[in-house]
Amino acid sequence: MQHKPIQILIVDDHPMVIEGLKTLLGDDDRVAVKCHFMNGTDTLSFLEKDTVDVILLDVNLPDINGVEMVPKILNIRANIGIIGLSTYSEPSIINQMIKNGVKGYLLKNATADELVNAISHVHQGNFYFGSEVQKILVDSVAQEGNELPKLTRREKHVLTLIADGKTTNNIAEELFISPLTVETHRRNLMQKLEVSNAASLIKVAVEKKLI
Amino acid sequence: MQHKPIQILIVDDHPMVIEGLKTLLGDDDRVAVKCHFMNGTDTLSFLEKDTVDVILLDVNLPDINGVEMVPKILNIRANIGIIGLSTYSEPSIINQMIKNGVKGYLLKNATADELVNAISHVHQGNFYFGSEVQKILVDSVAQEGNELPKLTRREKHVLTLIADGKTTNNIAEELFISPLTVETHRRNLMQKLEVSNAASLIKVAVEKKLI
DNA sequence: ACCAATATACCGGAAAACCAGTAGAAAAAA
DNA sequence: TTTTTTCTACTGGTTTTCCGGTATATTGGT
Repeated sequence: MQHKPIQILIVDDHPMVIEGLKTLLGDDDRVAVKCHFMNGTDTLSFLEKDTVDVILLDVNLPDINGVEMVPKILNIRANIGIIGLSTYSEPSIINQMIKNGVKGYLLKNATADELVNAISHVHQGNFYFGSEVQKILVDSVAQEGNELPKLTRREKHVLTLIADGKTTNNIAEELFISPLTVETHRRNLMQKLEVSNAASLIKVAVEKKLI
Repeated sequence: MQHKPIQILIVDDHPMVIEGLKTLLGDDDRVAVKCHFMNGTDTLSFLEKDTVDVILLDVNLPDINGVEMVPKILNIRANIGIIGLSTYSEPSIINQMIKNGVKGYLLKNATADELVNAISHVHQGNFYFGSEVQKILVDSVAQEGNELPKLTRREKHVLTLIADGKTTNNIAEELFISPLTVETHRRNLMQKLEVSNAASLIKVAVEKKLI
């Protein structure tokens, strides 16, 4: 007996990707693209009334961030499987998506096979990640413990002012605090980020996306 | 009388984009997708033997950079119109693509209409840029004169060492030159990038992608 | 062979950053 | 309310950077 096809919802703001997905999935009768939306808001209001089995969710939507979309979707329909889609593989985004509850993640260079595989796995409640994505996951496990240190609000503020080329005295004036305090902040920053001067402080801050 | 359809070649490593483009262009009989390739090498060897009217060229190819592809293509077939395609709008890439000779540039959120418009404009020897891309062009004209200063090889090297947190003395030892020379380089760097300390030197260097 | 750009090197002085501690308020978390 | 974190501030000293110049090999291109 033939199963009922898996109902798919596509969320992506690129017409050519939507059409591509429809074409790639159209050949396979195990899946059926129910509809598509080009932004987050429409998607959520659709899900209030109707539902699907699996959502293919682009992370770069014009209105709502894909990362934020995931909990919103699961809040409405907890048993929908969500597969993240993006062009580039940014570790931080993929990690966040997974934390928020996606069941799969593919890059847009995925083939039709991978796509259908991912969908059926996710629909059965399993996980599925593309090979490049898996590599990233392994890397992030390997780097466990190398978490970025938490900076306080004040420290972040001081950090940005340092990046702007302000001197300790400038910053002190701007924040109405003692230069000595500013220096303490700077030293704490350097200690937390494990560097020994302002130049590399800025470099690692940029690398760790703290600026 | 009906014109002969414009022959299109698609170069993109994303199956779903290729299919999407084919679908979007398939409805319109003014254009005909002749074939597609998923990397630069295959594209170039095809063009040695055969030709098309317009190429839709993704900038992120697995083997050859899209920016480098443009002159290679035009070297083989000077009268092919090339339309750049990318997901995000990075000014530097778009500018380089235009310098290298693309006749059009679209983001991947382009609609079928825009796509066909671009193709027919370019085929007639005109330019066509998507609205977001035009915005970038305007911005880059507005910033004319703010071109990034050219750093010498040595300066770039010193710059990276500064970013690594090395002191003037460290760098001097590493390069077997006098600390005074290193300082001169640092000062020249700061002058060229118009900053007054090493911290913001690193920041603008990162911004301008010199690191 | 020549000119411009690059890489090299120096002096002296002022300013800022960096280091090793300590420590009291204020705010947030428990 | 107690405890912890954050923000604040200080002493005193060392190192490094930053600024104003100047100046000579070396190299690259024409």
